[in-house]
Amino acid sequence: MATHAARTPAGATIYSVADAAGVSIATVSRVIQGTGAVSERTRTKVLDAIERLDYMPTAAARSLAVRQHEALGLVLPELSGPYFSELLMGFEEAAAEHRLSVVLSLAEHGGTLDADRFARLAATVDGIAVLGGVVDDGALRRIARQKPLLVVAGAETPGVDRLAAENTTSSAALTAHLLDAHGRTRPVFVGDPDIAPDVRQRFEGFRGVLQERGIAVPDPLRGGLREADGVRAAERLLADGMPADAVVCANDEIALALTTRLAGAGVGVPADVAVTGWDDVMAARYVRPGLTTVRQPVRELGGLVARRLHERVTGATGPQDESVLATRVVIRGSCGCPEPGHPDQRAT
Amino acid sequence: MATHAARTPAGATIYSVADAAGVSIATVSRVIQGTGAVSERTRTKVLDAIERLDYMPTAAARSLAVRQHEALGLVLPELSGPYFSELLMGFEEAAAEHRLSVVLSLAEHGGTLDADRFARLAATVDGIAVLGGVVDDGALRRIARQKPLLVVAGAETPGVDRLAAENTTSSAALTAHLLDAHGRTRPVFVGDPDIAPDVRQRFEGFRGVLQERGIAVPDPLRGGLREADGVRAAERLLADGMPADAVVCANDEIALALTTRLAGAGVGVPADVAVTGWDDVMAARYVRPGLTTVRQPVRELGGLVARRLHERVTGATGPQDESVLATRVVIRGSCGCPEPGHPDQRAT
DNA sequence: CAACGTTCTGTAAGCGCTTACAAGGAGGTG
DNA sequence: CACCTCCTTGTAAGCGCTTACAGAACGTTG
Repeated sequence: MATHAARTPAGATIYSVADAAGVSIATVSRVIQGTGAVSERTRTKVLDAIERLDYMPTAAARSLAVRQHEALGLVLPELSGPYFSELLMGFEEAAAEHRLSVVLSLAEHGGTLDADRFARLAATVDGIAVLGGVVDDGALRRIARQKPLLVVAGAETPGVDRLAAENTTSSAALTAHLLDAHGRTRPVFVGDPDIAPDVRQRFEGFRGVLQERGIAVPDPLRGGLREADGVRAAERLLADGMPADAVVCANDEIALALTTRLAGAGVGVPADVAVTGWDDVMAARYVRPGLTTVRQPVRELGGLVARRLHERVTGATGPQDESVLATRVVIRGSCGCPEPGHPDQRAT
Repeated sequence: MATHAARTPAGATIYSVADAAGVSIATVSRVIQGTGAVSERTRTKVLDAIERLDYMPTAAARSLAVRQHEALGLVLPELSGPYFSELLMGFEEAAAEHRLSVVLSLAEHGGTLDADRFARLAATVDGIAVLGGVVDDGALRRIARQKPLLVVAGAETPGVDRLAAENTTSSAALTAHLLDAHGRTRPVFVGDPDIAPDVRQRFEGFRGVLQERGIAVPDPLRGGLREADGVRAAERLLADGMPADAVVCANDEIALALTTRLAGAGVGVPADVAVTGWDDVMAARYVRPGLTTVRQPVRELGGLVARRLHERVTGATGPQDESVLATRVVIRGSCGCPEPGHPDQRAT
């Protein structure tokens, strides 16, 4: 019947399968989706035809018909370090549980995702999660008006939902530990609060404690989050005659590189300066002294993001609590504490 | 004209835009795609309407019409370590250059991607890249018959194209270095050759050198690729009374964990045993002794994969050479060589 | 045996976009 | 002024799938 003559010698469609099986396309669709009742006999015929023709459905056609892409978008910056990978893994896993595929966009090196790519991404998914600071607010709001949109670890933007791991409190705890437990008096923060919302929050925690204690808050040593930035920070400190006895770094990469550079100049950690990081990367527990840092439940966060997004897409918006996940301070030797046992314990 | 009454109060479509702008949908499509000539006047009208209505295209409809998903699929195992992240970044970047989106599927912890998910992925993209060993051969071949399919760092499978970084030769070089430069005589390989094709190739390189020298090839210490596996390997060696003076590990995680465990038992590296890894993770240059390892051009590999896939999709199949990328041995202290300078050099 | 209830299956109307083709308009030329 | 060309625009036919609705087939039951 259906004169759907393939103009290209392209793959089988639901029509060719229907023809081959001697049934209607509706029936074929039913056996594929497992919806509706189909007699065992015809089901077998259809399955046979599918097998024989090597039929492979075209997702776009289904998406169009059901008006759902059955996909979630995720926008991340460069995938350096374990943080984004973990987030992505949690996200992907949760998405897969709901039979959703995930389409990923990475912002070009350090910059933001251009509006065009972002719009194109939005066109292919049912909902999007964006890492804080990777897409500008304008584009964010525009899309948020059309589809569920979640910002991860971002700044609080009116009209846009946010999900994050705790920063300020842990940072304050870390700072207080340096001052109280180790008697440090001249702490500095390494990292640019303007580079990302979570760095800002970490700086806020740091600043809060200093203000509480009546200590003047030194300007943060601004820079990126990569190893080279840590080296630079160390060199600035060295050049200034080491005006600090404690360094709170925005992440582990910086802390590690800074520590090494300092050691190279004869400045001991933790003897001369205490150092802390953030993220608990693998190297943090292999170096000596071990790096005191903060561990975030990144993977859980990723999963939570995907689930929340899915809820928003399906409209099944459950309780919206728990939007900020707790983190944990991990004490090792770099702050001055006695080194704990070997890093043999299982990772993650 | 078009009585496309929205039954749901859903978003604007190309029809509503056309109505609002007082033109036909064909014209709207033209200005959006930038195809065909459109007078400046109407183009502005259309753009206005789009803006006013907050119009956002539905990618599925376009995909259906142009019979292209404009997306590439990528299947990876767990995203641990820098290897997969780098690969993914290279892939994504190259895909983005061709305006292709990337949809990602991760195999569940250590296992293979189930056929169902794989088929669903295949339905949503124009071509797929799969990491070696993550999808079983049957499924692989079935899909390969329908869409461009590339295996990355996998075994050579008849009928399936393959792209990889060099393994065997570098592994042989590393092994020879241990024997010749450092006079080691009882090397062992840590890693399960059956776990992944590239581990197998690394083992082959190792074995080749031993056979060449007339040294009996000891059974590899089989295990996974995570830190815990390195610890276990170390404990097996310890239990056996250290039957080795050189350990070639399948990757850095293993090497690092093993080294630490050995040190904990009083076995020195490289004094008592030389150790090498693979991948050159960040920690490799921070530990003391630095880890001698092999660096792969993973990011380039990812980019090459995406480009190749795109060529295959568009039919523009250029020269198919260079399917195996060269790697580089990175000498540090763990093999017994004098430690090179500080790891201050720029990462990656 | 007729009436009725279940299953199973087919018909057809979309889903929102692209694009071949045709038609309408605006100049230009002899 | 008739005719031709080029530029813009509209018409309409799909792309491959889902699904509401209706009809067919097949017992069951009174």
